[in-house]
Amino acid sequence: MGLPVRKNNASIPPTCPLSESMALLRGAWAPNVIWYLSAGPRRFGELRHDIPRISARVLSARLRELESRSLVTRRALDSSPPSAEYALTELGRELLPAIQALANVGEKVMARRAS
Amino acid sequence: MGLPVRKNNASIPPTCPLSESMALLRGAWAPNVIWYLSAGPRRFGELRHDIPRISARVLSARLRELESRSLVTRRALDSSPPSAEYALTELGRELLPAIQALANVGEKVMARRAS
DNA sequence: CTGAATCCAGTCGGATACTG
DNA sequence: CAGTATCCGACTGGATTCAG
Repeated sequence: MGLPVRKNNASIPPTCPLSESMALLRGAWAPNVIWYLSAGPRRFGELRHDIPRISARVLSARLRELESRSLVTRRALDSSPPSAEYALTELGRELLPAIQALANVGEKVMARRAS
Repeated sequence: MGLPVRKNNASIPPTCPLSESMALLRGAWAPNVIWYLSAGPRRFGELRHDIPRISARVLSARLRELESRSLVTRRALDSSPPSAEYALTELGRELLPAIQALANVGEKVMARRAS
């Protein structure tokens, strides 16, 4: 398969496994979204509250992207405050070990800095 | 510690372990650089060759950033083609399990798509 | 509450040319 | 070989506003 030749598209660097998964996690907030969905389905507002300082616009954009990459599913609930519920797909869950590993490193770094 | 209030700085989203490590890996190529350094020290040109389609400018920028974050060390060799050797620090090596996990997912995805 | 639209700034990355 | 300097397009994300 010839590489898709796109100009200025940071999302498709080389064709290697690592870039493959990095492309899935595109956007600074994507990993966080997945992370906060790992415990189970969450609603938009909950996620927004979970993830400190994320703007609605970005959260929405990330969710739509993750949905388009089949990492997340969206289920609209027609309750009477309208709401939507997001959940991880199997593929999304496959990223959890990697994200967990990243979080572990971050924790170490933070702990080290605090001490 | 009050959060540093910066505008439009994608590199410091919230203060959580996950973002901590994502900040270390900032830049689409950073994980690849670390990945290709995992087997041992490499020279600039080698890295450039290892990592398909990375430009010298970006590789240079990534290496300097990774160096400033203490993930990578740079050692100038005054041989007579001048050369430089880059290597992972301990901190850099700590990211390897996470990067490995990401690569594993990418591999799975690629294999699945190929079949 | 959900989430799309607009406006705007900062950053990343590619191409190219050039220095030591 | 190892970088740096420009120029430039693209994308991300923040703030605000608005609609269903």
